[in-house]
Amino acid sequence: MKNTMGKHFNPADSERHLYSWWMQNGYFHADETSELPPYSIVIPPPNVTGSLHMGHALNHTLQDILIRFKRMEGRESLWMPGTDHAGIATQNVVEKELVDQGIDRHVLGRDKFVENVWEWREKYGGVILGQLQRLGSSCDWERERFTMDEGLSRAVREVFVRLYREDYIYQGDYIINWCPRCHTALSDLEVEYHDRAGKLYHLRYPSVNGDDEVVVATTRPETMLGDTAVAVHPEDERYQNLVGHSFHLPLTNREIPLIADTFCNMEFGTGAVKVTPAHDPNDFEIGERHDLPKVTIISMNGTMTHDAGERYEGLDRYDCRERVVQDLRDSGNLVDVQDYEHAVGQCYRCQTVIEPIISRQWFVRMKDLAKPAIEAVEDERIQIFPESWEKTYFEWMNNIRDWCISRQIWWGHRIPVWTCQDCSEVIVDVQEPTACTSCKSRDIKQEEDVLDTWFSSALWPFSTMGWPEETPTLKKFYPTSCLVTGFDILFFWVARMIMMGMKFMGDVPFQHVYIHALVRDAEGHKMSKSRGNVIDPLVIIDKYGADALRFTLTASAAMGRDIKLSEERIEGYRHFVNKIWNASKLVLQYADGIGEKQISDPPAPEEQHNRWILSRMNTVIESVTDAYDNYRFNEAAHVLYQFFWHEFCDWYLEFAKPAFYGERGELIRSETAITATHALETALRLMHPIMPFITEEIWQRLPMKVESIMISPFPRTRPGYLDSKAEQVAGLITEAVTAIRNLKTEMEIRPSEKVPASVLCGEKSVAEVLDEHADDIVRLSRLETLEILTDGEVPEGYSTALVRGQEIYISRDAMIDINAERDRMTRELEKANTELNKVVKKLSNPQFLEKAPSDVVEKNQVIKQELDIQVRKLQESMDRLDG
RNA sequence: GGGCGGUUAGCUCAGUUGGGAGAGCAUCGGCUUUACAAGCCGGGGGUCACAAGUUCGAGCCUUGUACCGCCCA
Repeated sequence: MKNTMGKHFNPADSERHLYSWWMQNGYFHADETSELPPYSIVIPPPNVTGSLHMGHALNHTLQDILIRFKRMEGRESLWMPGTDHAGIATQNVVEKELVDQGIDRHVLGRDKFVENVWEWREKYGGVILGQLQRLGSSCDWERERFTMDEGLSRAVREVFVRLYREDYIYQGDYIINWCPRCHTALSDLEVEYHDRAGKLYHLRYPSVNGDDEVVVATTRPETMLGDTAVAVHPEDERYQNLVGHSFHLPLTNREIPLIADTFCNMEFGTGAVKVTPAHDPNDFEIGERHDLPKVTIISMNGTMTHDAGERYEGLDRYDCRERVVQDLRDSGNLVDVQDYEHAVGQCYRCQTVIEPIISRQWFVRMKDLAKPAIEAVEDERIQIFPESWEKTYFEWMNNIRDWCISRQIWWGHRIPVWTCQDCSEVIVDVQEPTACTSCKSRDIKQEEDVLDTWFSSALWPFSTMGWPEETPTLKKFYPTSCLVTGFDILFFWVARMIMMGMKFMGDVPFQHVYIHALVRDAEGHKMSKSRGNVIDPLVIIDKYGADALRFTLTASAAMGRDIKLSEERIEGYRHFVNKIWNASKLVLQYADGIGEKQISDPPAPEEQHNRWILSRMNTVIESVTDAYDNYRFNEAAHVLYQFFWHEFCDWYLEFAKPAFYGERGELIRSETAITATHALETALRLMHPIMPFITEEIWQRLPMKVESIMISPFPRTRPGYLDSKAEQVAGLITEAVTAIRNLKTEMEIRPSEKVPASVLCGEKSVAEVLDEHADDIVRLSRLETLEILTDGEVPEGYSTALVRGQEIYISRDAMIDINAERDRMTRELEKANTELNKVVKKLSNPQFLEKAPSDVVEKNQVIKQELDIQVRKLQESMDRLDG
């Protein structure tokens, strides 16, 4: 075994090389004909326009951990990758590019434009997938899908047609969210609400008979031009006598009624609210209930329509607001204007303030689809982690509203509906018809709108596997095992996948949903380009390596809590990666001549330290496996960090050195080299799902028969290695070493100064262990000698440390600082006394003795005994100091 | 207005059926210790937001209060 390992692990050197080697060997590919039990995950398809951000990095790290873990556990593991065509976002990007070239898409025409988008996609669509590869993601790239692929488009049409024929899809004139910039409808979910500083205007509407008036409050005075009523709460006594009266709508010639509707909030403003059915979703519903006229005064461009009145027609909605306010002021109908902060709906793609507008759109009836999806979570065919999200899910699903699925853009799945221009027959079909099914006319026209991108995403778990064909892939890998995603798309995507899965596959799309946190900056702010606080994963990977980034994200991924990420943190974990490198370098130095069989299946060791590390390793395997299995990623990371660094490196390898050097004879040298290599190799496999690169890099230097760590079996526990005796002995040795090091520091003895020490050890079993391992203790605490006495007294003027009630003391002629020593002991004595009092109090409570379980009582009794001794010895030591 | 989450060491956070308060980073002191200074050794630092309750026993369970954050209307 050649040792060509440098001082530091260099990620840049191995990452690209290893990744392409894994690819070439086809390790990422899942075989649908395999006999192995399946495990599958579909990727949340990133937007084709996207570039990798920390949210993706976290999301994909966690998925890769699961996939690599399950693959090593012997499951046929499929990670289905792909991208989403992101209708509005992509159209915007390409449109903007064209504008930069001086081209208007309307001049270009629909077909040409769509062609342009495809070209753009060919060129840049793979960018984000390449970035995922930098992270180490072991996706089955041979199966890569795109939501606009032929196969997936077929699935979309199939679903649309079936839903239409079963009357789940309908067309209707409803109020929808309109983005005047993107020129399309948006679903309720696609509107983001942000608080904005605005004004609250109080407007006066005089009654027609001239005796009364109502004052209404609004943040959008320009919409008054479209008012068709004023509403008050039916129980509002202030207005009881006015309900049914007519009022004059200022700036117009209209008269509008005062109606009573429970929607009104009596406490808000004057209790009276203007009703604009054509431009407010709530008012729309009031309008439906009271059969009010709907006057559209704002056009799809965001300008005022003819119905707004001659004086306002053609004005932009915001310019119109100013003019309306001025006109109201002039006519004495503006009562008051207050500063007012309120939530304003904006387009989630371009941030333009959305305009509620009535238009003809396509909708999906959701109630019946939601029912089986709710049941699936209720009876735990789908489990959500952390469980607390189930409540949010139910809440939303139980109050689900119909889904507006049509979008007035060009990039997307065009709605498969054709209308005959001659006989008005509506044809809905998977295949494009060539003639009217009724009158045979060839003059048929397809619907202009495309479908919401999320419509195709909702089919992703089965459309990517070949549905509607009954493919072997579907058979093998559907339902998928787990979906890993952020909570921000729980409704957009997760809920809709469940509904579609239930409807079209008759089964859940996934068994588990793991919802992970948001990655924020060090101050807890959302990372955003405008804020300028983004940490670019690719920059981080270049600087610290993918493993360091992955480990950081994993260690931070506590369930249900956001991650505050800072570069220092990543740098810190890079140290861990490097530690693994160096520890491996040491072990490999002494692993010459060890064969694969000895590494993967060593005979049970006899030497103490070897027995100890394998016993500990056993526990670690159990914890890590359990943590991976239960999505406690951070726990897996911490257990591995703690074990590898603070047990394997800090203690075991230090114990092992004399054996490595051959100072303890050939038998022990050989057993230790084998054990160390075995332990290292096991640890590498445990860590591989989190840190694929460094673990593979080192593993390649071991004489293993399997070519890659990623296809080697995940470690399994061996109960035979559990050795509580060895763990106890190790505990005693390490405590002794720590106590002596501590003592030396306290006594201001230079670490390198080797002094003789003695231990006064009344307890025979302890004495034996210390005696047997005196060499280790002497070496690791850098003593000259360690003398073990079974009786006698600590000489005057000596300072002691306690280990399991036994006193260790170091002879030194002159103490440097008796006062400092006394202070330290006083502090320790205080601490011990506080603890002792607590335990004594507990043990003297009859209720405690009676009701607490016996093991807890026993434990406290042991604690008390230990503390008793500690207090007594400390007191004696102090007496000696003074004496 | 409704719902959810948070409050534990200077900072970031763990803490899974309630049983002697933890980690990482930071800080302070020491170190030519042939794997690692991206290191090693040691130390200091906490009325677990506040109040009441349940219990022999509460960081953990119940109720309330305060502050912070998110989602929905």
